Amino acid sequence: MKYDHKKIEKKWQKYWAENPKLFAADDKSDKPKQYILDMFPYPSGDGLHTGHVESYTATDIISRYLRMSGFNVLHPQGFDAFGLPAENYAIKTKIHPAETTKKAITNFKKQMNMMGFSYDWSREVISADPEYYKWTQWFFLLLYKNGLAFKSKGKVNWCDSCQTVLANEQAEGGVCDRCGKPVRQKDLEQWYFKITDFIEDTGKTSGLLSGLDKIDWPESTKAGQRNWIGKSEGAQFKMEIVTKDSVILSPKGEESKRSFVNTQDDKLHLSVFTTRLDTVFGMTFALIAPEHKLVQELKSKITNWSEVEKYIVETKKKSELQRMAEVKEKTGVELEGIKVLNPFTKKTIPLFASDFVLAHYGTGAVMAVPAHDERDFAFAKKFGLPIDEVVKSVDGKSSVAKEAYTEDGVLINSGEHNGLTSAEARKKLTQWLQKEKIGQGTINYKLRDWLVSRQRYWGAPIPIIYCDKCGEVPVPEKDLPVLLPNDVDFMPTGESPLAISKKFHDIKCPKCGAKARRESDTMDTFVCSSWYYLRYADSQNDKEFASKEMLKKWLPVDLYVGGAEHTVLHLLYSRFFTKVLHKLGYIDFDEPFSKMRHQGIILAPDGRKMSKSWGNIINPDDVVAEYGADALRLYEMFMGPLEEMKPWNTKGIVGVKRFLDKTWNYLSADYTGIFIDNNDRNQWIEGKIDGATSRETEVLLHKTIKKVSEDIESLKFNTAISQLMVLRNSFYEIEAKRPISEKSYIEPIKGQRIKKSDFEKFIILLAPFAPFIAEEIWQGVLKHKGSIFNEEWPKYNKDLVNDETIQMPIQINGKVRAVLAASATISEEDAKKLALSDSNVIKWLEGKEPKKVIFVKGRLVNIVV
RNA sequence: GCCGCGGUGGCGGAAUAGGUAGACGCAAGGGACUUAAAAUCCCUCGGCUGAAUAAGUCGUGCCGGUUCGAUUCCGGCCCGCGGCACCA
Repeated sequence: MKYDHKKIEKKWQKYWAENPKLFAADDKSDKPKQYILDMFPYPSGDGLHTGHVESYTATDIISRYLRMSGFNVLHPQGFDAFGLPAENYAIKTKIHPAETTKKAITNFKKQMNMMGFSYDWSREVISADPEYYKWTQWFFLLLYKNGLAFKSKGKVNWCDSCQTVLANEQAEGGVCDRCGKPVRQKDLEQWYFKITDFIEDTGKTSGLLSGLDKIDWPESTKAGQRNWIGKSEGAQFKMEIVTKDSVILSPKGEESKRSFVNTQDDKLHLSVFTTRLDTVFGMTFALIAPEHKLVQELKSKITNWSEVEKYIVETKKKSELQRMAEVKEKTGVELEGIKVLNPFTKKTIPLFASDFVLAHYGTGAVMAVPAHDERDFAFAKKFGLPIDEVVKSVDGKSSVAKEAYTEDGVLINSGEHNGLTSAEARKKLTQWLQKEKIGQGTINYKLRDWLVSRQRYWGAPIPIIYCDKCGEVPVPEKDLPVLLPNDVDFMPTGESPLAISKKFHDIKCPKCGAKARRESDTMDTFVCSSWYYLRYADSQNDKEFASKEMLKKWLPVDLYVGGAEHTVLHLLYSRFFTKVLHKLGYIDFDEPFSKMRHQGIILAPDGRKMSKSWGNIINPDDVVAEYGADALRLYEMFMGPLEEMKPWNTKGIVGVKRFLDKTWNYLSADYTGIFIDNNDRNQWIEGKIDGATSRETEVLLHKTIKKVSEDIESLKFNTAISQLMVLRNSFYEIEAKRPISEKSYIEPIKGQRIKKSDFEKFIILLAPFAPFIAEEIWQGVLKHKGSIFNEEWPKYNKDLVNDETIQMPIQINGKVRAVLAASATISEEDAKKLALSDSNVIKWLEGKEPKKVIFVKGRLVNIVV
């Protein structure tokens, strides 16, 4: 009978849904735990895509394998339901996001069940449910009470299309993460989380940087996070600003030049940060960001103010994108009338405002050393400024005539410091700064605090109340959750839609009872997803986000699998939350995900990315309808290594489908099967007759148990499946006992078959990969009571796994000239004797005496002549 | 530019404490079965020489090194992909 995947898969979907205990995590069990986690999906209207199927199948195989191997496995799933896409879709269609989200979730769950993913649905979390976002709000208050959530006014990324602010991480490259449109800078008061407090270790809590060293994550992801944090060590120092009016005084009070005056009394300094203090003697000018407040403070002293002001206005008009497009073309304007004093050379140098200096990094101003910095070099060339060489390469061959020499080297033209290496000079000059009290060694980071407020509707409301008398008042915990009203107009206006709802907005102060108003911004969805993995440990708890006991039992996550696009955003924020909770004593681990892997992108058959606009999307529903869920699971795992990018090949799925059919057909009485007739079949199933497994097949079976187990643990599903194919192929080739060389049909001989218990082991090995057909064979064909997933994972026999005899290659000068059968434990002496007596070897030696004979135990012999 | 990853048949990919390169699968060609097709089954399948399932020879991006032996280790290039990018 042909395998009817539609009927059979439906049958076991229903059976597994009715027996949720099969896959449920057990809070009370004392078996060792494993927490295997998928990144919870955003429930889009498009449903599951091939990428979801890939990573979810991988974790499903591991979860099923671990359960059968005696572990208490937590493998939950949920939905990242808040967010801009749902809201934008709602705006387009005028359907409430709660409605579309609910519908999408229903569809996702249907598809996940279709694929046979063994989730513990009793722990499902949906981030848009009040029972969930109550705790998101609780976390906000926890951070607030500990000084880690604060309101601040400053330049923020604003997306005109989405009508909201964005975190830096969501505005990379000056483009909105969600809609791809350019982002502009706007001055606004917004809520931030103090993620920068956790870059370095604090007390017993490892920092965002050092914590990376102890987790098993892809190197590229760790590098991405380090790069985003952007730690750089250098020095910061003050330079005095002098004006044209009168006498200049050196820092120590001596007169030097007549036409400048030390403005130290006005406390006007230019602070700069550099990682190359060793080049400071080559500073021939200084640069300041046009937005720097010092520029405004110096207004009265700047003689070309109208020109400077014009430049500032122009800079402001440029978008981040434009500024980046102009990377090569340096622009700027000198602040005439003032100069700065290089404290090392005591020389005065000009100061320029230029938009390539970033106001928000370091001090917003830099020392310019054109001889040793590419950007300063370009600027100096354009404005005709001097280029003073102060560092020479060790071999003395470097030249700054055509380009900057940016490597370390040996100091020249640096007074008493000549001859020092760059590293020595940095150390010494930093000490000098400290002694003179004008600067010190400093560390700067690119990472800035996380902007979490959004002027949008579909998110968790920020639990803060503004009272005219009491000011900013946190919502008392007993009043949580602050419910998101569902009767507001969610069309974007630039102001939060919640501000329009009077019922939501106007309330009484919980402290004094006076008239007050609610914060109308909602939280970034990434706040919701920064802690969801904790909730699964105790998802029904209405007293705490999770009990200490359950957190201790289940966390941290042992394996996390998801897309590489989350390298910075979600994965950095989650680590931050974990570190906050660790520091505040809620949990005893400070990294949430011990091991993580990314699934590679599955490309369309045409080699391009799957996308609606190309019309090349492979829809899992269609594939399942034609080939079945088992075939889809197996194919996606067989395509190649999990983390690699790989193109879909519709023909390729035929191969795994054939493998499944052959497995099924083996147990039939037609010409491809092993049974003579149905009576024969029934007797074998009932155990009245049994087959006999050859030594060869038995060895192969045990090798397969070993390889499949090891491959699952190291996520090498492609080779695990190929090994299962090799084993299944051998059932015919070996058991039929017909030499292949005869070229006769290798088809099963009726009645000749392996032992039933050995065949069952094969089906158990197959079960995590193709659960439907395995369950059908187990319960439907072999008539076992109860699920195959209650069975124990087979163990291999060590004695059978090690080969007794090997095919030993005999090389002459590294080239194989003969392959001889030998015992695996053959001695060196015997092996040499055997090799030298072989006729082929004798022929190749041409009577020459071997110079050397190399013997590798259990491997080969190499004769050198 | 910087960081990370990778380059193996017609294709997806196996094999690295250095030890028979090309497992498994797809595609292709030939054959069996069939009135026919589908399905199924068998054989061949890196290049070259060769009638050959005899034998040989070249082959894991390129050049060189270490070694009895290199896809694997080392040095120097070339190419592709992904991420970051005026961060001083």
